[in-house]
Amino acid sequence: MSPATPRYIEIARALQKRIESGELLPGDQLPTEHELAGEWNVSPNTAKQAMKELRRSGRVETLPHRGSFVSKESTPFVITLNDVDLDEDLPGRPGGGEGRAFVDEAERQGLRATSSLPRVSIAQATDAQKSALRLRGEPRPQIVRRTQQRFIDGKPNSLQHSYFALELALTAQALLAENEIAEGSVAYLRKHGHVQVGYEDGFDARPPTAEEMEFFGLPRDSLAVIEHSRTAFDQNGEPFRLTVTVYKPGANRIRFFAGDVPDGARNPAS
Amino acid sequence: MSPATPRYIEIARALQKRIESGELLPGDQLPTEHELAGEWNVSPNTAKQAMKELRRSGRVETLPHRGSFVSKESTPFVITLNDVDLDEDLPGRPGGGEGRAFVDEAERQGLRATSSLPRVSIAQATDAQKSALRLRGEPRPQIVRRTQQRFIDGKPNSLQHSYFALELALTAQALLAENEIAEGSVAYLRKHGHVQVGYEDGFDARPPTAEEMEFFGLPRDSLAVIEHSRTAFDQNGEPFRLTVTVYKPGANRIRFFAGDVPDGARNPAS
DNA sequence: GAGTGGTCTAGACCACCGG
DNA sequence: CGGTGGTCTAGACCACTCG
Repeated sequence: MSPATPRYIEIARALQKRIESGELLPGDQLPTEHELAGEWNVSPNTAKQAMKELRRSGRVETLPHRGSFVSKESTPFVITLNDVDLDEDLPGRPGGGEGRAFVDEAERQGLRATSSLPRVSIAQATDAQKSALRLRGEPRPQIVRRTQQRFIDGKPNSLQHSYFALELALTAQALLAENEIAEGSVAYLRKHGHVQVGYEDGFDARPPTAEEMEFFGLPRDSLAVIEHSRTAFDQNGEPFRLTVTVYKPGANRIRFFAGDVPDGARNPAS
Repeated sequence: MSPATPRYIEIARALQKRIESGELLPGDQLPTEHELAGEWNVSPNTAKQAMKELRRSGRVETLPHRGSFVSKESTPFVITLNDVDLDEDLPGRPGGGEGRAFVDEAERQGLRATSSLPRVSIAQATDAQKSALRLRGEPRPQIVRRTQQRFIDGKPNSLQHSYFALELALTAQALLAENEIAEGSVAYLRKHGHVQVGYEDGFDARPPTAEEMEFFGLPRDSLAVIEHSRTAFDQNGEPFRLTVTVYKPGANRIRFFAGDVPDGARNPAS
């Protein structure tokens, strides 16, 4: 707070203007930190701090030991979160849960979606997981986690974790296998007594975990990730599945529709 | 990258463990940066960097010139985004659009919601606004912005901007007045020929603007904010309103319901 | 006035990258 | 190899808050 606005903010803003004005185009290399320090007559650390500020805004990406570059704006992958993932037999609600909807949506947009085989692990439920799945009894009940990495055109897109009560997985044992469930998890779980009749969605933003930074290739001081949680309810009104999907911001548009939205509006071209 | 993990990350992790273990409770003051530098035998700058890392995670808040403290976990305000904001006359869809739903939801949770009078301004539409409202013609059409600050129990909760084509506001002139629209904007706009029959929602996360940092009281290196955009469509399938609501992450839970979700699940107590 | 964090300097060493 | 960014040092001054 030496002057009203610190020097490193000034530098960041000046570079940002050069980007917005089109003088620096997506993909172009920014001045190196050394050059910046010289041009602005500041210490290297102050120049570095300016770069950090630009990285946080998402407009600039730094490849360590190579340089900083103007981010390329990517056409975001549009994820439409309703009319999918409910039981296929419900009238007017297509979609096959878990992985299917993702692949379908991508194909509709002419993109190729792939996902890794699920990794399955058993862990102690966090408070949030416990309350979402209404697990009672033990303070730290065990929970099954199925994790899949999802890619669009080969690039990391999202990380999806599905959580089930261990109890449920003991009867529906395909949940424990590190394989896709061929018929879809919604259909599979229906056979085991849980008809998925509805869900609750929640959103939050938080800093990425180490795993997420590696998967998405995020620098240490990057944007937050977006977390979408979906709790699925069965015919008895009991939650039986919690799916948490983590997205890199900017690369996706997450959409919901309600009421009568014209088909035209549903085109990703919008 | 001197060793595998930098010193400042080690320090941050050590403090985080002391918080998670309960040794440091919400509201407690953390060691000062000066103390940290001494305890860990590092330079002041490295201690500062560790604190920055903790701030980014949201578990620590720094009050400049006073100290750093363990964040108090606040019971989040739950925002339920469906079954509201559609035309009140549509069967099974209560709710009164714009401000009403916010106040109603808060009352249901026993909280007091207030909002500032709208500030109205006319600006040039950004590309995103232009495409959401399907504005054609001029490259930079003018657009009306109505902004309200919203508070829960007196504390800043969210910042809501509604955008309309200038053309629309010239016939529906209440949109230009810096007053609440008594009957609700949905009812008001219906009288002017736009029956709101559906909407499209989108989510993203991004770093806060200067205005948002000030309103929410965010430090410069804080989490991202969550942005919820809702485009409302009229009986002709044309978009006529874009509402963008900005939330501070962690302080809110944004929810959607689909299908048959039991009433029990809709209690904020979950 | 003492303590605190925000900003800044002018260097340093290292690891990684490209040619 | 030279250039780059990541980390770090050991100081400095300032503005703000508190008692």
